[in-house]
Amino acid sequence: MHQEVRNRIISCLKKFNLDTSINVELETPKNESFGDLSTPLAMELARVLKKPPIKIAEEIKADLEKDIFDSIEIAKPGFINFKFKREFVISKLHELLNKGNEFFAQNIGKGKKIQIEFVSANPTGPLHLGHGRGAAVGQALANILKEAGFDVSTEYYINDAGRQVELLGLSVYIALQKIFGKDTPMPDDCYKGEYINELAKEIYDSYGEQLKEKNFDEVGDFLIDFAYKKILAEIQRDLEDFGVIFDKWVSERKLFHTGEVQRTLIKLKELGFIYEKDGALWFRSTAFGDEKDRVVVKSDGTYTYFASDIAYHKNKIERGFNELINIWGADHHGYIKRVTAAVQALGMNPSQIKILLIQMVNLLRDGIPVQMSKRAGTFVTLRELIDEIGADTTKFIFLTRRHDSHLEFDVEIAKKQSQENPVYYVQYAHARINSIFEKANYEPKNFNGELFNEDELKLIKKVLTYPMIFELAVNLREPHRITFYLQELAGEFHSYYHKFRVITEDKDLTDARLSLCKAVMFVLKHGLKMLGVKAPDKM
RNA sequence: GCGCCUGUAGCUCAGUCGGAUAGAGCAACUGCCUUCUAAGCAGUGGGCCGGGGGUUCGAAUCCCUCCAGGCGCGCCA
Repeated sequence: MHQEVRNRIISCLKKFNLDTSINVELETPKNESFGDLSTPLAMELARVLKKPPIKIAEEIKADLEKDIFDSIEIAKPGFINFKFKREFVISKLHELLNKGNEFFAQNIGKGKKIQIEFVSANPTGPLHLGHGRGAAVGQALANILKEAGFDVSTEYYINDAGRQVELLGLSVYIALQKIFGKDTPMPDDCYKGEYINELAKEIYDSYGEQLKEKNFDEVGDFLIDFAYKKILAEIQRDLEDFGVIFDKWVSERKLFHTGEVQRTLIKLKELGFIYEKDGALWFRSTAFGDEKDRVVVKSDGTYTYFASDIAYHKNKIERGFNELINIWGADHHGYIKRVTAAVQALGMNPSQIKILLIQMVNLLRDGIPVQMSKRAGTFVTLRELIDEIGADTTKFIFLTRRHDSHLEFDVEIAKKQSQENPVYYVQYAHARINSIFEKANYEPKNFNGELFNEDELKLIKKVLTYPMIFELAVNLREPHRITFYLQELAGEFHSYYHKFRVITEDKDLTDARLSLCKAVMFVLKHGLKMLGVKAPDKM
């Protein structure tokens, strides 16, 4: 619906000789008496054209093709307000019903290749609710971008090399010693969760005495491998049960084994971005605005995490993505500059990499904040949320916030209030419509749009704004906008449902109303699918 | 100390790259189930948009400053 308006505006904008293709912003006015759609364009152009906004608005209006409009009005500071003809709205409803999902997919992406990397938690412990938030956002983003015609690839980068997995192995080793009766104190930086003891127990049960009396140098690699692979398998299962599927899992180890890390550093050196100082190798990230240069190879000859991270990004770039999206926890924000610097050093335009920070989740239990620590083993796992709250509810809650906004998550309330959770409100609307169709026991082939009353036209228009919301979510990379829209749509439907009966004695009226319900159902189903949430037929 | 994020109704949060009279959910209160699902609907109350400056036709939104909270500032990951 908004596209038709936008096209008409653009086509009569030529006479103003605007060099760049400007963004024609459209919005649904807060006050519905202002019309169905509105644009502040004339006010935005006022400065450039050095003309009063009202005058510009009038000029635009004069040239505008008015076929689909009932009225075009110019309001106070310079808004142009559009009101659609009834026939046009009805015709769009027909279009939606005929096209189904195609109606929403507007091919904004045009096949552009986007890679989204998210979660990427170290395989040193179970996923916690913070990872869950990243997973929900990443998956939803992948869904909407894919639907919008982008060629999307999702990836999980596995930090299976280096210090952290080594510490994991050591933690298991010490726990194993405890089983053998040798009580060695667990160093501070070791992992202390109960899962470490479970891993040790498991190893003991399978390999038992073979490992007795061995020191860490002898069995370390074995323990590391055993532990991280086991944990990674659990992570994969948790994500799967959460409804998050990755196209690709990339191993950091492999980047070392194939020599990609080494080659990356050589290439950067050739480009003049690597130098030696104090026995270490440094990447010149200050060349791209970082506060200081960063070490890639320490003076003891080992690589920093950053070194393999650059190699991973080089690998991404070489695979020909037009855009890279990294979804990180906000605690990694200090990393942004050096990574974008590395990507630029490797020849990518900085606008091609976007790093979305997922703000911290503050965990509460009955209103009391709980400190989470993976090392100390005090955290709420994603598994716990899936089992006790449910994947759909959890995802929906995560997606009712902007990714950049702090999220307060009270586990007890989420469990208790599950009846009052907004996700049910939206799903319920879908289930309700489905039950109407079960009662009616048929789907109308056609309908007479003349039969719709004012409430129905309003609901139809709400349904038809979905593509605009969808487009916005896609362009801004903000899936939460769909969540909010769905709540609004569900609200308008529930209200309509109580005011009018869909199935009546009048066959024509019933057909029209069923058609409207069908359209609402289409949109609810589509939106929920984008969020990765089920649209149940019954509740 | 420096950097990033946040501050909007009692609580949790939206607010369309600066737009019209600032919204929703929860909580509170009042009504509504003989009729397609009451996980619902209708209604009521609730706000110096953290404070103060500035930019302009116009600011919750942009800039400066201050206050408060969170998170980062290693040859850790």
